[in-house]
Amino acid sequence: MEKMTMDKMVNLCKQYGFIFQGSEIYDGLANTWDYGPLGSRLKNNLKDAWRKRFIQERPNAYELDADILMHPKVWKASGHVDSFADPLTDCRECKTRHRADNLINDFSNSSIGDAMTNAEMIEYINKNKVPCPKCGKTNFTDIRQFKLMFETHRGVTEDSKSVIYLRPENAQGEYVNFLNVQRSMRAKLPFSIGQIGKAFRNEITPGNFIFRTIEFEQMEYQTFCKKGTDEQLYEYFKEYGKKFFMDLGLPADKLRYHDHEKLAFYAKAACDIEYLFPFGWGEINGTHNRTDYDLSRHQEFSGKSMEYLDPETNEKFIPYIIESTYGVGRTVLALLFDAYHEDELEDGTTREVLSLHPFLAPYKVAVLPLVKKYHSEKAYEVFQQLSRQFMTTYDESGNIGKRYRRQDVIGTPFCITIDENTLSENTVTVRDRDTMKQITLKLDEVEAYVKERIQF
RNA sequence: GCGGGUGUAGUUCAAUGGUAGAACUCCAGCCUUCCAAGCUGAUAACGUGGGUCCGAUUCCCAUCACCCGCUCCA
Repeated sequence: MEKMTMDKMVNLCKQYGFIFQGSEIYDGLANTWDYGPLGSRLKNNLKDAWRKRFIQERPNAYELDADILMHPKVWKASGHVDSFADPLTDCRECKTRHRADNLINDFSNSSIGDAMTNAEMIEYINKNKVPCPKCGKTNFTDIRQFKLMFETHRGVTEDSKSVIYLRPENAQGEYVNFLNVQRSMRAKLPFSIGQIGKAFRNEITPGNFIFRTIEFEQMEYQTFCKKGTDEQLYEYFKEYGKKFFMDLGLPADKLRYHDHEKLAFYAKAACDIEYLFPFGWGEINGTHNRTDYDLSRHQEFSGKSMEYLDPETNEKFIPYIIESTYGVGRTVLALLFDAYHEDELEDGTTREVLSLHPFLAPYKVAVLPLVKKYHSEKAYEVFQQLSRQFMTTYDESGNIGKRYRRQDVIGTPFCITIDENTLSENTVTVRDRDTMKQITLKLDEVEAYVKERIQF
């Protein structure tokens, strides 16, 4: 069996309508990808699975759908306006790129670079002959500021007062609505706000297919708690997240935790869950202990109290937040890589199979007339009946074996074949994607059978 | 953004300074009563823009996209 590579995956996704290159007829737009008919289904099924585990099945959990556009002060308060603009400089000798502040901090073994302006930094570098970590020479270009936040303008004028940002993370939507949700849901700590939505980052780097894109979707979970319970919740969500991935079908030996040593400005602790992609381990979830940093900052910047009144102790305090974020596209990619395999059959031929969890599969059922000219009329009736309950597809072209293979490679868990017995006795053959085993069912039993097996 | 590589049907490949062949896929038809069979037919490509040349898919330049590194991040 050949190894599944990124190239082959991009190909498969295009061929079968999962994912297309963005704006392809205009030669594409870098790092944008569009989800096709099957990819959209897969992605939406993943989001539904997440909703079920995180919103529906957990107590004190509420979904939110905040706007992408927020008041510019939100990003001042969050720290993104200041920290999401990297001062970059290139080494003229070896052509590598570096963050100027990191060069200075590493060189001086301190954090003096953090407070310097760009001019001060380049002066310091030249004066102290800070060497390039790669080649050891000191010959750097001027510092250029890379803004990681997408900017746009509201209104029709493009003056600087009208600048607003496309959110670089979803979290702030939950934070600024913390009290709205708490009051309207009469929520008591600890409680969680979950949100699925898009965020945007002006990354410089080309990503691995949909692993790293400038527009991306996250499934986010913010749990508000009392200080002192935060560390326990942090550990709890690391485990809950890993279990979620395993429930989706990802195997334990391809998942690992990765603790962060270098922490983001808002975090007290951070741990990723990584999946073993063909290009190496890659983050698919991040859990952070954000402490009371965000809410405190919003209290400071907005002038509004972000305090919670504990009804039992009458204490007032700003809650701690445990954040656990799941990358939608990244998880889709992990699921695709994990589900894909080639089977060698007894007759020496191979088949390509996408063994997705049935809940995630784009189509749950394919309805196939055994012979087109005898069974297609009845088959189409069955298709219409089943499609009221499930995403169902219908295929009558080619022989039955070929049609099974077509469904295998797009991950359809059940093929229902209509034959003579369907016409005379109302029975159908149900064929399983993974085992290739067939069973005979009464037509009116099919719905319950499928429903039972696609549960998450 | 920097360095290196790549760019021909939907996919995988081929050939050529005189405008391109195939296999697979897909579609239509025949055949086919449970795992990619066969037959017939059809559609379909030189990434884009310049330059050199009588003539460029081929040579040169630029650009765009993708891949591998650097950097950064979820």
